[in-house]
Amino acid sequence: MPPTGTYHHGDLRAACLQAARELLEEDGSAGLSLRAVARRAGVSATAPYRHYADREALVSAVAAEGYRELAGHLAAAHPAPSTPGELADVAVAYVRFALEHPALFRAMFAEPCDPTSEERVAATAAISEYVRGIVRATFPGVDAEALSTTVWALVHGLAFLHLDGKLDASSPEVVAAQVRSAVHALFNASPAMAQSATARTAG
Amino acid sequence: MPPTGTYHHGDLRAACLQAARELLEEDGSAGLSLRAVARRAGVSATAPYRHYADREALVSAVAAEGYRELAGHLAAAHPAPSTPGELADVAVAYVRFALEHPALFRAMFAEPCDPTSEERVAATAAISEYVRGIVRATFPGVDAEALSTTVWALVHGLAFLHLDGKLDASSPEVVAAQVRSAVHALFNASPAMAQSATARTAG
DNA sequence: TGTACATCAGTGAACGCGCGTTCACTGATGTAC
DNA sequence: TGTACATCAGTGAACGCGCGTTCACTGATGTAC
Repeated sequence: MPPTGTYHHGDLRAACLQAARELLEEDGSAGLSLRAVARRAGVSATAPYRHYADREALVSAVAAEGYRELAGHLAAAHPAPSTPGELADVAVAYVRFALEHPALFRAMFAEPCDPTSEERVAATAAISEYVRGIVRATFPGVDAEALSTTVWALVHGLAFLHLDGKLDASSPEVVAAQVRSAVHALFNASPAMAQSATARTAG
Repeated sequence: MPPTGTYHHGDLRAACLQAARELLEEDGSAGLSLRAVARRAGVSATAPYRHYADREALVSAVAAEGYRELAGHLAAAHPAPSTPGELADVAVAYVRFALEHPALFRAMFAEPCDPTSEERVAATAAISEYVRGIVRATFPGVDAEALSTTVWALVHGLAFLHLDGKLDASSPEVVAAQVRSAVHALFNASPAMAQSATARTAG
C-alpha cells in the first residue's frame, strides 16, 4: 500500500489523471489547466512536472484514458455484436458516452491534439480497429474498411450534434431511438444486407 | 465611402469579424481572444466593446457568419440538388468547408457555445432546414426529418473525424471519394430508393 | 542493525505572459439654430 | 454659412486573474557497506 498523506504522494501520476477527469466532469466547458489539476490533486503547482513533460502530455494522457474507457463502455454494451441490432446497441453506447462525458469527449476529439502522442495514437487506432471488427462480424464479405468508416462517422456525427445541442437530446430514450433509426437506415442499405435480403421478409 | 485611417474606424464591427476570421485561418488551433482581434483590427484593446457586449458575443457572431458562409458554400456546390449524386456533391462541399476552415468549423461546432445567441440559433436552424429541404427534394415521400438528421450526422461525423486526423485526409480527392461512398451507402437504403428501385437497373 | 549517501518526488517563490473587463477620458462627427 | 453642443466611437491606463514553466531547494526513501 502506498502511504497516503505523506510527503511522497504514492501515485501522483494516476492522481493527476483522476483529478483531471473530475474537473472535466464538473465543468463541461473548461479547458484543462495543469495548475487546476495540481490543485485538485492537493499538490503544488509544479509537482505534476515530475510525471508529465508539459500540459500537452497530461491532456494526451487524459484523452488516451478516455479512449480506453470508451472502448470498455462499448464492449459492455455488447461483447460481440454480430447483427445490425446489436451493432446499433453499441452505437447507442457510443453516443451515450459522449453525452455523459461531454468535456472528456471534447478533449478526446474536438481539440486539436498532439499527433505525436503514442499513447493517444494507439488508443484511437484501437477504437477504429474495434469498429472494423464489429462491422466485419456483422456483415461478413463486405468491404469492412469502407463501411466501418461510414458507421463510425455516422455515430460520431450524432454524438457531436447532440453534444452541440443541434438535435433533440431531451431524454436518453429519444437519443437512443434516433441513433438506432439512423444506424438501421444505414444498415438496410449495405451490400451484405441486400445480398441476404431474399432470405428475409421483404418490405 | 467610410473614411479609412481616421479616428473613427468606419465599420469596426465588420472589421472585428474580418480580423477574427483571419486569426482563425492563420492559427488553426488558437482560441479567439478579444485583445488579439482588436490588435489585428489595428485598434485599442477596448474598442470592440463598442460593438460586442463581451468575448462571447464576438465568438457567436463569428460562428454565425461561418454558418452563413457554409450555407453559401453548399448552395454553390449545387443550387437545387434532387438526386443522390447531387446530394453527395453537397456533402462533399460540407466536408471540404470543414477541412478548408478547420478553426472556424471548430468555433462553429466544437466549442461549447452560447445557446442564447439569436444570431447563432437562427443560423444553425437555417442549415438544418436547408438539409431537410434537400432530402425532401431528393426523396419525396420519405420522413425527411429523420433522414435529414441521419444525413447531417453522417457528413458532420466525416468532417470531424477528418479534421481530427482520424481518417485518411491525404488529398481532397480521397476525402471526396470517401464522402461520396458513405453517402451512397446511406442512400441506397432509403425507403424512397427501395420504392423506386424497380424503375431502375437492379444490381 | 546502523550509518552515509545517492536518488527521488515533492515544495514554493518567482518569471513573464496574455487575458477580459472597467473606467474616465478625448477626438471626431453630425445636427439645430 | 457658421457656431454651439450633444452624441458617438474611439483611447490608454489600470485592475486582478490564472496560466505554463524555471529554478534552487528540501524532505523522504532506499540502498551499500
